[in-house]
Amino acid sequence: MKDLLLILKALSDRNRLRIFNALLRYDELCACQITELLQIAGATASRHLSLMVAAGILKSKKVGRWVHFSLDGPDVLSDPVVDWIKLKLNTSDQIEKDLKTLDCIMRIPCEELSRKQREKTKSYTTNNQEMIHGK
Amino acid sequence: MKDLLLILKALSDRNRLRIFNALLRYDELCACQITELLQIAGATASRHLSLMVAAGILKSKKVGRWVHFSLDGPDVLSDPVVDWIKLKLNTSDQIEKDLKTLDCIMRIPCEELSRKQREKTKSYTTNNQEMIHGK
DNA sequence: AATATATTTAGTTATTTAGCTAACTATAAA
DNA sequence: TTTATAGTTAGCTAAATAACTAAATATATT
Repeated sequence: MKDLLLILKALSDRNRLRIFNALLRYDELCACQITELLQIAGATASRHLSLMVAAGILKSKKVGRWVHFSLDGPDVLSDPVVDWIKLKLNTSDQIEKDLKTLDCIMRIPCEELSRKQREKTKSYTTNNQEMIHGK
Repeated sequence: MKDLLLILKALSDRNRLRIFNALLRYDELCACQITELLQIAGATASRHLSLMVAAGILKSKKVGRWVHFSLDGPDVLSDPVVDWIKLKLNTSDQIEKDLKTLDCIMRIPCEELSRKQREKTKSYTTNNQEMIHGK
């Protein structure tokens, strides 16, 4: 029951279902792409992803300085269960919108996505540091 | 996505999985039997049950002064999904123990279960009222 | 070697939710 | 028709969790 609870809890969150759906479309995505799709802090995306990995729904691999995530094998979610989720996700506006957004995101290199995300979260102190360093 | 989230959240709780499992074994149970199995306050059991009904996982019908709950049709949880849940529940000690407990509970009439539950939650004021009424 | 940077972890806060008791509703029995 | 009772709803508290920023870690570039 404990494992099942882990799996169900890993799926019963809006943002984590959006991650799941994204990985049904593109079978490998890096953390920065997920972060861009969800428009949340990178740290928050990372926490969602690690929850899903812990439940066995996703697997991750390090590729240089990036981490790539993908759906894990059928031991945890059998194919019929995945099909059922797909079916239930079908009618959602958000899911449909996400797929379009994803198509755009995939055309942008990760370096650029990450830079964009870094800029966004720049704080006063960070800007200040840059001034101190004369940039 | 909203419906799917309702369904997944309705399932991702330990006590609600225990309810689900109980209704796989005995396809109709009344609220007092569920309350007895989970050993929680009747009001809490009622809240769990109504969440599951709202998600479409269970249906309920009023039978005199009792309410009977059962699994709802396959529109919400398809048969393969139910099978998958069964499979994942299989290895749990709690689930195994529950099935034995249930067998005992089913031999006790609802009137007796309810009386037992009423006795348990008697408060000081209630006892006091009884004294006032001279019982 | 030193610096930059993608992701994770730590620490905090706000929201959600599971549990309780008490009050309420609807049915049954006296 | 009054009283008892099964279940639900309301109102509360404590625990779990999603979000954030800042600090830490690990890899790549200069």
